Amino acid sequence: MPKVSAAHREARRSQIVEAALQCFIHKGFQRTSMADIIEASGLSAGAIYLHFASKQEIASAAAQSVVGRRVGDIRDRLTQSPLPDPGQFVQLVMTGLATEVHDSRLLVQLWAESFFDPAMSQLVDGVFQRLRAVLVDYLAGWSAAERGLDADAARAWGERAAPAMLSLLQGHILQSAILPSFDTDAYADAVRAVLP
Amino acid sequence: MPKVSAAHREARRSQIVEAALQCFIHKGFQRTSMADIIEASGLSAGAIYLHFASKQEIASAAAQSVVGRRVGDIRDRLTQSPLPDPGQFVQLVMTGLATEVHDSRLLVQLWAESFFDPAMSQLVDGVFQRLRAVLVDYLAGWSAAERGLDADAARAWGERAAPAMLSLLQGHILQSAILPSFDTDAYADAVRAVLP
DNA sequence: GTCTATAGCCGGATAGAC
DNA sequence: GTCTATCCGGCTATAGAC
Repeated sequence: MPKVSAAHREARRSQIVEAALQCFIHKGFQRTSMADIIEASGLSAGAIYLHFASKQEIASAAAQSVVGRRVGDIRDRLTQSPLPDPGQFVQLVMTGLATEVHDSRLLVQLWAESFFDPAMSQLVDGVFQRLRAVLVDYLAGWSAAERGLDADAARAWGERAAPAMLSLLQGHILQSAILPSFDTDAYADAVRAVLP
Repeated sequence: MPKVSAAHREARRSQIVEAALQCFIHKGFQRTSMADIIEASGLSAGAIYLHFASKQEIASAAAQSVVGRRVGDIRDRLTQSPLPDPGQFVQLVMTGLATEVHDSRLLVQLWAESFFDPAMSQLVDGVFQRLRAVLVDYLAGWSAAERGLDADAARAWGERAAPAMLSLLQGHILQSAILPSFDTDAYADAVRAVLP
């Protein structure tokens, strides 16, 4: 059993991952070289390969740290009543999932990577599954409270509308990443315009 | 003035672009090497560099051919009355913009590339601008016809809701690219559930 | 455990024969 | 105009000193 190792190893790993994330933000996943990560981390090549077997493993760990960071928080925030309206809901989830523009850009890159990297693909699928479940619950609860549907009808409507609601979240990610003039409040308002 | 060149040159260029697109679909933008494009095109390295100055230029031309292919069609389809409902609208635009799953995957890659490649960025911005204008027009026309709003109110609502409608299109692209079980009709139904 | 130096490879782009 | 052969640079990962 190692002495300081357990905690120190983890600290070192996250130091590397954090440095990698900075590089990925500024240069993109593929364009980032190991030399970039080495320089940003302040460590040496040998030290890094002691903790990660390959660049791809670093990228995978970095991706997990982005999506896994606060994915548990989302559900917690939604157990509070009264339920937020859909506009607030989007802002709430986005605050928990991708506060910064940088995070949004990383997520879009992650989507693209997932087509060709099985590890990334698995990660993305998992998030989509969990997110979808949360959306159905929220939509069912909201439509029951707001529109007075009975439980079955509310759930059915939630299932039906979930893909569209998912898009409203994904669109927020994409638009905030791409459009320089993106405005969170205006976006929440747009959501309210379609889901009144 | 060249004799056969004008037409033949263009044919050769599109032959290269088409080969590149196949590679990008199967391996991704970055992972595709010039050797891949050379092999897929059936030409040689020298022949290709006679038509394109760099790999990036090929990628740029390929991206343009994906988004520019039928972008003009969209507007035409929307001048027909009666206006489709939002569910049909999404299907209509998607049919014009990205019929195949492959096209969707290329678009997602394009979004990610646009963060780091100015040429791609310009292309994406342009599409978003044009698309947004089309959306405002459609939403204004639809809400006027369906909900009996006067022209000013309809336009105001269209402007307000446009970002959300844009998300419904972007979400279609993303989900069809990522989710193996994606169902276009179910998606159109989800759109109708939120925009009745 | 950590660094430096480097092996080995593969990438994009070009030169020159035909 | 087109192909073959090749250059050079940068990449990832490792070997070996400390």
